[in-house]
Amino acid sequence: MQADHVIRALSALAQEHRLAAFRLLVQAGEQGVAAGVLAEKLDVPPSSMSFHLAQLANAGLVTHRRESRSIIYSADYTAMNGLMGYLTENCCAGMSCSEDAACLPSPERKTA
Amino acid sequence: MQADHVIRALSALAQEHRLAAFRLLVQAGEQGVAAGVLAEKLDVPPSSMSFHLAQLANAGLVTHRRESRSIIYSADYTAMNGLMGYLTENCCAGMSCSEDAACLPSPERKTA
DNA sequence: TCCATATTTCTATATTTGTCGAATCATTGG
DNA sequence: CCAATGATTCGACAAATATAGAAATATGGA
Repeated sequence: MQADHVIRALSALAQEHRLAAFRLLVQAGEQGVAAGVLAEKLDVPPSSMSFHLAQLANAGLVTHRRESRSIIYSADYTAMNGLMGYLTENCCAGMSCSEDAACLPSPERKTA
Repeated sequence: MQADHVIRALSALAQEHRLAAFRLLVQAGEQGVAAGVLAEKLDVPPSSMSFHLAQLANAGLVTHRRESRSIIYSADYTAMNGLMGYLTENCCAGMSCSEDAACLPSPERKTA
């Protein structure tokens, strides 16, 4: 992951509503959350939510799929891992989180 | 570390020059780097560099001390750890970097 | 004290970002 | 095909951010 991409990811997360949305998506796991649900939960008008989700998508942090009338967003754990990797490698003093430590795609979890 | 603070930290890093500066500061370790040196290395006018360093300082990611005529900036590893901690806990799927994994303050290193 | 160096603050300006209603597009059910 | 639902795009505007020269503020040396 290169600096340019990292900056987009950081910018994407550096905003109240987007950080909150991303957190919800991470909690939701693979199944994801519909745009409208996010808008409602975060108390943000649909058009604004759409704007923010587009930014997250542009940064590669989320993916989306249509499901009937809804568009379901889900967190992209690989991208998040990439970001974390960059930060630990470049913005921490050398070592830290080991190779195998990573953002896991909520594998067998079903709680949230 | 709470969301509000996290957002300021992310915003601080979400900028080309600031990310680059922070990386240099992390590499430099405890001894830090003078504002002017950063400005020169990044090819940014002093006033602009000052602006960016103020943002990093405001986000708590760097500290500064005067040393003769220079003002030396250094990365605050504790703050960076806090940020990483928040991200792993809230933006990754549950577990990942274990408790002991962290951004170390370049302990006995002297290379850079 | 006077000058040079190192930085910051001030000021103005250009650019980017966030907001949100209205209009538009896609999908489903009747 | 038409209406209803869920979401995005458009457009206008407000607010925050980035840039950088000029002026102001420390510090150290002659």
